[in-house]
Amino acid sequence: MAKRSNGPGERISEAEHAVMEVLWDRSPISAAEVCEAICADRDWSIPTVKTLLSRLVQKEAVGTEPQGRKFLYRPLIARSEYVGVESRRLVNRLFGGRAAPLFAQLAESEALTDDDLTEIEALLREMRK
Amino acid sequence: MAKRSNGPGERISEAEHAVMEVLWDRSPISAAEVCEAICADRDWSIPTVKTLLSRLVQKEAVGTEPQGRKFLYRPLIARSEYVGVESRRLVNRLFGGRAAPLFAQLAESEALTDDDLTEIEALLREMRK
DNA sequence: TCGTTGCGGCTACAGACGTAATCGTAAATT
DNA sequence: AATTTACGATTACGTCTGTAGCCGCAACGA
Repeated sequence: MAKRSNGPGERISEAEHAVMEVLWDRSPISAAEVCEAICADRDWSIPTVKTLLSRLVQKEAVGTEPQGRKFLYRPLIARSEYVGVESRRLVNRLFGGRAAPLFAQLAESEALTDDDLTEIEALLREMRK
Repeated sequence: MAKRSNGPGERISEAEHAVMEVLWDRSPISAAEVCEAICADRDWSIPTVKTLLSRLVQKEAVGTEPQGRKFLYRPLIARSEYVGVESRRLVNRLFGGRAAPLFAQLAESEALTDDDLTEIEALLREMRK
């Protein structure tokens, strides 16, 4: 199979996503700063973060800008975009593209809080207008 | 030494999931029948299906029962269970465990049909009782 | 100026995944 | 009974992922 033309759209792995979250939170930042933000949590060392960052750069999900002799990293894709793609991927894979069954599923597995219900009701009213 | 018995909970890959879907649809069935159901779609050959089936058996996601000299495969985990786990995994990873933002996201990316809205409204009313 | 250090880049490597061919054996066929 | 066939089991292998070490250069301090 012909290797998909890289570029934005290239799949972002779980570990890479964790790095993206840091960048979405504060950017541009250096590799060291990214590490400060997650190395403890995920029990990673600096080299790991650097590898993930370079893979993200390859995938054109993250861009670099030289700051003096150092590099700062900044996301090239918006979080909302990523989140949208992933959400739709799940809905397609597990629920045949229909959102309602997902909702029912979350309801059944008690993953919906009262606050969620209220918020969703509000959203629904909004959309119905 | 016994590799920690990876009980059910062991991650199911994308390709493996496609096989699970077939089994959830009709089971118990033979490897050949699974292939009949998806090989064309996914452009797989029988060996591929058999490999996926044995990996699923290893992961204790699928069980076998000898039918004569052949084997029939049947899922050991319920679809709803799998779907629930995966849904919650996504909600946790992308939305900090809150379902409302997921809903908002789907709304924003226009992944919600009118039917979805109606169904969800019905579910909400149901849950509010 | 010259060594030290910090950082990006290249290399490494095991385990998971996608995909499939081959092997061994038991059943079906002749 | 011998041959063919049909499976499950074993083996293969390239890619992707997680995790990390080493190398070389540029900047900084002495």
